[in-house]
Amino acid sequence: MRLVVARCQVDYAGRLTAHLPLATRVIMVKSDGSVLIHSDGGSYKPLNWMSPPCTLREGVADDGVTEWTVSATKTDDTLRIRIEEVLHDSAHDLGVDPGLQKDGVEKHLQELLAEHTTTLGDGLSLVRREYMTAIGPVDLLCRDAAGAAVAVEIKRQGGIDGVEQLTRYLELMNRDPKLRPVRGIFAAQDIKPQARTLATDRGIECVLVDYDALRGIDDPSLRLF
Amino acid sequence: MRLVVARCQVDYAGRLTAHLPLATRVIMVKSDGSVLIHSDGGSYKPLNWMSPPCTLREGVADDGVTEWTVSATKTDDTLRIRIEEVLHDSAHDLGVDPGLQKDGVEKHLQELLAEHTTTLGDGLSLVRREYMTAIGPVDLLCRDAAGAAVAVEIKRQGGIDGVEQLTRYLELMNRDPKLRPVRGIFAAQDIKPQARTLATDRGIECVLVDYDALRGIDDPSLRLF
DNA sequence: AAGTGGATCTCGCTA
DNA sequence: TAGCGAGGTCCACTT
Repeated sequence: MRLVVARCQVDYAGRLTAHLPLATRVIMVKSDGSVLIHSDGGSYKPLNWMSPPCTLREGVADDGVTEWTVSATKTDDTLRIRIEEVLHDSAHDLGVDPGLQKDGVEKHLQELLAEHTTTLGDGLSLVRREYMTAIGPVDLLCRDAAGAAVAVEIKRQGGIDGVEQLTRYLELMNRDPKLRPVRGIFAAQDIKPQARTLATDRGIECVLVDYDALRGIDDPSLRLF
Repeated sequence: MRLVVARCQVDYAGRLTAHLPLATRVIMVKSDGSVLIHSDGGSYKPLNWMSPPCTLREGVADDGVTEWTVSATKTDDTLRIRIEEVLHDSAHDLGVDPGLQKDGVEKHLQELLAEHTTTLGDGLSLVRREYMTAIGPVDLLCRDAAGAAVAVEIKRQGGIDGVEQLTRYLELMNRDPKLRPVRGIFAAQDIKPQARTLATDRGIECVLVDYDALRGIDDPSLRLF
């Protein structure tokens, strides 16, 4: 890992072209050759970058200014960094990172709802999680108090895509004489108005899910802090 | 901008919980208080981070180890960094970045196609770009040689989503007596087989677009390198 | 290897 | 300001 702070100018050409005017920035060169150019603000996304696999070549431009050329191995993406002045330059041996351990996204929400199907509707009971259909798995297959099949699509963010997905499942499942009739429930922590409108128009019920409350029901002691 | 190289252990709790075991990493602290934790590989995405607005508090854990706590201002997201050993620590004044100048994504493709509608089909002429409907803007509204309306959806990558989107527009527009009948054209630089099948099944025409050729027609001198 | 869907998405536009 | 779509998306997982 090499860290360089420099006044520089950057041009990228690839799927798009982009230009960074002369300014002071941090250039991070990772051991796999990848390069990140960060400013002193914004989010975690660099202003410009080159993803591995790629190669870095240090050279000098026609006018004598130091110029780095980073070229992608597979594509013809190129990053050109004109370095006018180096304010800091250091290299560090970091070793291999053991990697991030994640927990608790959509899968967790699905597990919780699978164990507490009644929060989705009175009398609802679970038949299967990840019920397989020809075009993919439905998150939850349930039966209601009357014994009718209910397909549940679970999202953290309930957008139109999720409604479309559930619609495709319902269309397919309603061709199966063993399941028919199947109604749908669209469950999400947050449902966008357009998605709600589309769902309602198609006879799909929308249910808002409180993740924290569900987690509380499941095990109040699980909090990290 | 502060750059720290340290053996550290990181815990994040917020929308999910995540843990980074003890290892040597780069910690980037930006002037707005945001923090990025990078390993010596991967892509431009940090292993862990905190987005602004947030505040960094330096403290000491019960066992005497240095501990940084980064707290989000609006939410209760928290990042805890246990710093076992500091290998490098430097601060730099970068100033405000003038920002990135971009060129040439889907919008550019849309502009080019708007000016060269005949590449989508003989006799096609533009009525409007971003033709507004109740559920959103159609990329291009055209009329063919016979005067019939044609709705065009433009994508760089032609996936099922795009076909669904165009289908929704067509359904709506075909209810409008002034436009009816409206047919659809799905234009993309690359069209996935599944999307092509779905489109064809719905009577939507697929057109592959050559971005470079279009750009060449428009102005061959515009290449950056 | 290619496709699919999620993301602590981020980013930019627009109504 | 909120919603919505695109991204040089990245990323993990599946087929």
